[in-house]
Amino acid sequence: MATASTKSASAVMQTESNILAALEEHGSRMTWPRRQLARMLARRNDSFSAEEIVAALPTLGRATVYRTLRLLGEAGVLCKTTMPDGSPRYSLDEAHHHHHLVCVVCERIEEFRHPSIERMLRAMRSHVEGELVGHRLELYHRCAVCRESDQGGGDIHVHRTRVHSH
Amino acid sequence: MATASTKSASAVMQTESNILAALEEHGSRMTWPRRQLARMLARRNDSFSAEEIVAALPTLGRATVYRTLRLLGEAGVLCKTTMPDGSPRYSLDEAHHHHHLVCVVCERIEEFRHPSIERMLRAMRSHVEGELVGHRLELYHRCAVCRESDQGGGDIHVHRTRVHSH
DNA sequence: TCATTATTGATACTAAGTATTGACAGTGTG
DNA sequence: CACACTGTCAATACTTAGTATCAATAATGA
Repeated sequence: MATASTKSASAVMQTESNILAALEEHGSRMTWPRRQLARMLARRNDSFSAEEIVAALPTLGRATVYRTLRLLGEAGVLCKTTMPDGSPRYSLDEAHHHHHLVCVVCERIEEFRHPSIERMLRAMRSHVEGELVGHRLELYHRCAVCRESDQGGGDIHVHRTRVHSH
Repeated sequence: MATASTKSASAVMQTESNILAALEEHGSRMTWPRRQLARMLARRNDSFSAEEIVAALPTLGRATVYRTLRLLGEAGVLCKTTMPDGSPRYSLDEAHHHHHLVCVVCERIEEFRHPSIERMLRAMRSHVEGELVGHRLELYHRCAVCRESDQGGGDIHVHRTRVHSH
């Protein structure tokens, strides 16, 4: 029942103003399209694709949506995660260091941290040749809700990428 | 100086016949294009993009190359890895469970295993809500060779994905 | 050998962006 | 306040990394 980290609230609640503040800090101007996007993102607590946003905000150009998503990423309030099949998925983020726990059924993305991960990274830093400059860690699971409604159900097709299932 | 795992030879030497055997085991027919691809892959000891292979084997159709790369992935001799910028990169693989250590400069990909990772996964399996169905772990580094030739050199641009660098 | 079935290459298409461009808007300075 | 200077905008064309379709062909097993 517990989530992976010390914090157990799964919804990451970034407010509209929070998001806009991050953009300003990052050195971006405050514009109407950005406010639109911030408002829309603050409303949702699930993950989403860029195209979903493009479709949901038809008054904004595609390029603007993609640009702004990238800015939000650089500003540290948005994170792009890769699904097991390689498709990208965005979700709001808190700014601290963490990793992602992705439900392969409902695609909900949760942040988590765990001391065992930091310990592992520390160990790797000293064992790896050269200088460690970054990492990517995603855990895929079938969340409690989806396990219930989809009892041992259909396979998860993973065409494009082999994901370790050990 | 030590690589991340107990094995220190970094080149994964899959022979042509090894690759073909894996394909047969996987239930595929032995065709001329597949032999071509196996020969070409066995020759190289670095990572590569699908398009590089398409270009290097102009007698094969694009679809055939992509199809065969996927088959090799399913057969367990090839692995697709994601660079920090999100672009895909293929490399030959041994079949056992491991992760990837990717040089962000020369793009060489090394396999590694380390007990701290297994320990971490074990810990996560018991802490994560629901059923863990897979994971993705990539470590990005600047390898010893690249560190030397590229002294503190140019930035690594990471446009498309935020990678944790802590 | 022959039928069955997998595989092929060509081509068209899709997804997820990036690059370019000319128009426009926010803002800092005078 | 006006102006210039950028940053930002929407539209569009283009790119990358594939997947889907399909008729022709090749491998295999009876």
